[in-house]
Amino acid sequence: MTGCMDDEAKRGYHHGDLRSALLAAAEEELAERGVEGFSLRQVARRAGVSHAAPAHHFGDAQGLLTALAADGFYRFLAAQAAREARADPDPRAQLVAAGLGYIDFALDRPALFRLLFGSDRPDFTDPALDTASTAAFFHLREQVDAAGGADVDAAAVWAMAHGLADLLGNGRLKSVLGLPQPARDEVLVAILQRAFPAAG
Amino acid sequence: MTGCMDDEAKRGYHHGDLRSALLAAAEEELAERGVEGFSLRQVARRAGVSHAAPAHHFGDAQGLLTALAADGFYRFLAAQAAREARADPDPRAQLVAAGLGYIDFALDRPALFRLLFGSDRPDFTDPALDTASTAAFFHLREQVDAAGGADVDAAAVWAMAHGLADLLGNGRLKSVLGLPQPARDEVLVAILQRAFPAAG
DNA sequence: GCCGCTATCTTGACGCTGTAAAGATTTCAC
DNA sequence: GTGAAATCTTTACAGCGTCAAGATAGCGGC
Repeated sequence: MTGCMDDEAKRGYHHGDLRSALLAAAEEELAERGVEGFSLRQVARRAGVSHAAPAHHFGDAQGLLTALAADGFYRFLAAQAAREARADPDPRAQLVAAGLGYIDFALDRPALFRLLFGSDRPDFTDPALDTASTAAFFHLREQVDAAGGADVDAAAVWAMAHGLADLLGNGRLKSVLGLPQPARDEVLVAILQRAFPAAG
Repeated sequence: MTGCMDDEAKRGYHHGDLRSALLAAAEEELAERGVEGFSLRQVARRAGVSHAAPAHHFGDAQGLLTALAADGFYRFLAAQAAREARADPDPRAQLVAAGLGYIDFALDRPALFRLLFGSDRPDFTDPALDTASTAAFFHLREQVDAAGGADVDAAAVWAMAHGLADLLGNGRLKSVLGLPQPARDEVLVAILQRAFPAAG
């Protein structure tokens, strides 16, 4: 019981792993209050730490949201990968599966989705965030290439998936949102396929 | 020069037409600072009035943003109408033209677009705002009906237009955004048409 | 023509926010 | 063991939204 920190006992000073604790608290706050209601002091409070503690690890609120966004893009990719894993290995099917994962992510974590695609608060010139978001874009680009598509196809596929995700995440498109699960996916698949029609 | 108020001289009390002056100031503030940087006191300052003056006309910040959003939906419809007016009267061409107007709006007023489709700050249960946003949805629905489309088609067309608008408005889809004007429209038209493929 | 009423706007105050500066405490290098 | 650095707290300040109270203007009744 010297300087060693067991388990989760947060001693007065030197939390131990405050950086990731703050990130976790920030994610919960984001989910509960949304991007527009996000408060740095509230995050600190939730992590059981003084209001100025985050500054040392993230600089300011933008820094924290930037780190959160970078992390979010990898989760975003994970959501797509989850759908791809249980889909047909055919390139076109993989592309559609990625679109479904795109939509899953927007429905599961609407606030995080909005942070990634509809907010100015993160610093998108930050190297770590840029790397993460570029990775997401490259993934799409590779899938389109594998399916023999061009620039236009990439734009169309991205726009269609993004439009569905954003509208559904904001509670619109009720004619689709009201459908029970198996039927909803069928409709979404049919719509996603329109973005990249079979050649001819 | 009794109680009559000429022109734009804002006397001490009783501005004359403060409500619309505040709306105009709010729109400028929104365009400059974005939804996330929007400040009620800043709007009051810009309108040359005390920080609590907006309260009497709009209640609170949400009230002002709600009124701004309602107005925004009519401008949104106007942007679509402008494109429709100089397009072929054929229902499908009108549908595509509306999509182009959708995108025009997002590019011309990105902050207002975000207020309408990517913010929780307006009160979307407000009757005036609900009427305005419903009008926008009905317009789309009517166009799809005129072109002989069903629920799925409406969802697909809306999602495609929205996805393009949102991504372009956020500076993504650079392969499209970088195109000179005539070529860009051609690409957008080609993509929009994919959402509602010709029967057969 | 004057009086009171009401709508409109201002002033002042409160608790919240983010951020900066300075102080306290712990760990680490040597 | 001691100085230096890293980590966290405390304190302070300006800006924010909102509420309550006060000031000023226009308007109807007489």
